[in-house]
Amino acid sequence: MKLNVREKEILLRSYFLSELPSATALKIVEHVTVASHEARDPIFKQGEKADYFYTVLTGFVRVFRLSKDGREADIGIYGPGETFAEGVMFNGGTHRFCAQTAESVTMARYEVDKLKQFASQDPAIGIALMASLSRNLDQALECVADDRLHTAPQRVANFILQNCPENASTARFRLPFQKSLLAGKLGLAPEALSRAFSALKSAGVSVHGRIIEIGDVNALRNF
Amino acid sequence: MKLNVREKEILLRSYFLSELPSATALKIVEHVTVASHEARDPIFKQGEKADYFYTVLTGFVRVFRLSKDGREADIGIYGPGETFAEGVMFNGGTHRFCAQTAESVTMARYEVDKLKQFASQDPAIGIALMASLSRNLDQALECVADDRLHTAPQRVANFILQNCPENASTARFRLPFQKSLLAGKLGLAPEALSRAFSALKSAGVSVHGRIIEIGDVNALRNF
DNA sequence: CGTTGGGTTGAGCGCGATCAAGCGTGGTGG
DNA sequence: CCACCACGCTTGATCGCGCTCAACCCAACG
Repeated sequence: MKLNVREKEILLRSYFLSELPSATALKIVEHVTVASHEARDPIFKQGEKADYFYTVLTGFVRVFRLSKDGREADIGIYGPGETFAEGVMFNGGTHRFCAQTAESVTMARYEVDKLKQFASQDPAIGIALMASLSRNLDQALECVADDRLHTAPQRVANFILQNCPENASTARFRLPFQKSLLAGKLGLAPEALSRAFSALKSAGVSVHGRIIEIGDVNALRNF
Repeated sequence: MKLNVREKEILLRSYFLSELPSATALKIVEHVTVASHEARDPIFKQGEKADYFYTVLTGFVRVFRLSKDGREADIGIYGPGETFAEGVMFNGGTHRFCAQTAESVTMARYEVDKLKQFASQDPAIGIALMASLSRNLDQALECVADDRLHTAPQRVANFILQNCPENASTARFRLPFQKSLLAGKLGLAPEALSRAFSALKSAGVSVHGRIIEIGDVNALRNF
């Protein structure tokens, strides 16, 4: 339930807490509990009462909407240092989406009531929460725009470029999670992601397992 | 530049300010300016420095991403009482999207720096801003899920249902803006919206100009 | 070896974008 | 008063993207 030293370090470096003076951050950490989950574990389901929100420490979490007919649509993938479901602090206390782990995951868990209380006493905490909300809002809007403007190969290209150092002409990195998860994140079926990767071969992208190599970053930008 | 009585009333009832004790809200209103725009006026462009965010008083505002090749994708339509672009308070001070009026519009304009300062002094202000951010975040996520799970007629049905009283069996309302604007909001070409409306005729929906009549709300729910 | 699970490849198809033409209404001017 | 136009919307035809289903590949593992 309590954090070990390593977990505490990751948490203090998270987007949310790193905004705060360390004394404040440490005070909040005192009230945080750790949750560990196996791969594919449900974390919460849409419609459930929401007493907590979370920051990922290790692993990746998938947040998605489950439709009446059982289909799923991902609305966000969250990795180490990222916070999700802070929205429930203000939406009536009910989760509007499902969350499950993609793999083995550890998370820090914040009590909604306690954090509301903290935020009402120290303006800095509210501001840090706003920064986190703002970050997630931006990503969501970016996602809508990307979905609506770009084809599958273009979205994949965008994703790859986000994982390249700004001013490199060539790059190589390793996907931090399964391709099927990436497909969901981009709003694609796994088959479509696969085909998008082959389409990007002509732009100098080669994929071996989770390793992605980009021959010419600039060429990829004009896709 | 200054608000008249009527505008002040609308503003105090907006989602953002109505969260606050009236003394606090009134203090903020003192520092707000009014901006009026003709139809189709640009409010800001992506990439511009962001010194303000806005609450709509009358009319509707369209926020959208402009792609390299000149295509546009709406990411939100904001009407009276709704606040947009609060995200710029925390994203580095640059607008990531374009905004333009859909029709003649009046807006209240908040100075980012001033509101940051207020928020750092009074926790309640931060909390109200969080509520607003949270609301916009929820809508954005809902939009992603809706886009990815539902077809055009289903999305239109959803929109219609959101404008029906919860427990009515029949309903009728008037679109507050042009159909082409609704199409953009739902991520559709105007033609697709038109076809979606015809498809919904079989579910008891009839459309005359901006008037929408729903014969059987429950039938529409199972579309 | 057989199995299992993630990924790829192929064939078919449905949704919605695009382009183009037609419709209806409101506004203007002769 | 009516001819004309402008604009928002509808309707039709075509086409391409990406989903679906199915088969196959391949590496890891017992």
